[in-house]
Amino acid sequence: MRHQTAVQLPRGRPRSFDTEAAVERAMGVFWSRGYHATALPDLLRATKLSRGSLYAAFGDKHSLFLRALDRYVADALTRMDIELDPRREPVDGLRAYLAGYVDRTSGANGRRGCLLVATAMELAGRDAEVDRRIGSFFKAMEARVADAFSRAKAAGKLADGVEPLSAARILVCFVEGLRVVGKTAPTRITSQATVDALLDRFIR
Amino acid sequence: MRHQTAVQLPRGRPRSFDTEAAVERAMGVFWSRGYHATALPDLLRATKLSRGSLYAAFGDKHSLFLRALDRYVADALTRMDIELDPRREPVDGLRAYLAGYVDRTSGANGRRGCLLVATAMELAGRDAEVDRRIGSFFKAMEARVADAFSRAKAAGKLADGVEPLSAARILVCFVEGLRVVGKTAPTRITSQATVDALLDRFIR
DNA sequence: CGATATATAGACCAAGTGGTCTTTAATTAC
DNA sequence: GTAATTAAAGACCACTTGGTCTATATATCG
Repeated sequence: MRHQTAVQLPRGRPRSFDTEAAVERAMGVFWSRGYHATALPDLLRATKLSRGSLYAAFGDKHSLFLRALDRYVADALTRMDIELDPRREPVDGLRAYLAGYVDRTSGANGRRGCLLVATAMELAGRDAEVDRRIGSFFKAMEARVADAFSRAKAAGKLADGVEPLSAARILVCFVEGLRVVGKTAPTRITSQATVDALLDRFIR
Repeated sequence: MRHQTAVQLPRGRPRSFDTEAAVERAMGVFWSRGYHATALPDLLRATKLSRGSLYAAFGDKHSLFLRALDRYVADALTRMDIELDPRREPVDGLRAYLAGYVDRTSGANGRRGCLLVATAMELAGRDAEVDRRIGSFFKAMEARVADAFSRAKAAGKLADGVEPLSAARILVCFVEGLRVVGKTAPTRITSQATVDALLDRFIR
């Protein structure tokens, strides 16, 4: 008979909504409209919470926004860790990574934009919490891409004179630029062709 | 004795402020804060106009914003027409063009960001007037850069397999990405090195 | 049951929003 | 001078903003 270490539940009515799901829904709104353009009623509608519940759970609009941003960043990094997995062939990984950006910057996805880029342009330099998140995200992205390029170089797959870290910085700027251009000129075919042309400059 | 074709002046007190200068000052505010975060008092302070004068001259906030955006775009295109002047050596032109971006994305300039990119992220897809301006700007930029690459190719300055239009698209995305990354990581030296590394992939 | 805890709905708040309008002063032409 | 035109100052407007708080219903415990 197993010893019951059952957690002592609190006495009253239990929480009936999923906090993470609410963050995700809020993220969707901030993502589509940006921070300033998102009003509280938008968030209440999306999360299906009452004003009281939302403020009790998250404090204020800004805190909820940071949670949404954290979620967005975590999702992006998880994705990259899969695409650029060290056990995978590095050039294939880079292709997958870039293909993801083509997908996210084409058509309706492109028009929706990128919460991170929008936040960088809207709030960076005026919000220290945001600054830290944006800066560390770009660093993390650069590190992962640079690592993939390093492995590709070790495998003799890189063109002469390509330096992994430089190439990674180029790619990071390029994909973030894709997100900007994708807001108004979202044609999948040219995006994919442009991505291919860029990668062709780096690989042997 | 010359015939006097003097313009009949209107009767009352003449306009005493420079409209274009007001647009330029307003542009500065939108540039630093973004559209939504710019409140009317900000614009009044910057333009040194009264509410009445501002509304009489520009109609409303949105119209003034579009005039500011037009001004920003015109300035950018003028700059490019100088940097990428056809009478100039094309590779030098491309270097000058990229050097301009390094300058504008480093340090304080970088932190200030870019009105066009910020507007694209904040308003594109929700404001048809903005959409048209952003889209046509990117097209114009791409065309000018592609032209420079074409001339470089004709002069035998391009590496094997570099296609001018593809290269131009890559550069456009790259420089817009520089603006994004420059919002939080504005180090001139690495930016310049990254730019050099990219251009080295294209030129012979 | 009663105690506890949480949810919702919505009233309420001060401050800010973009925008209008009136008053008054200034500057020109006639 | 007078008429005309414009500028600035600021009162004023309806509406929205983020945020608080109260009342009430609901759900879980002992």
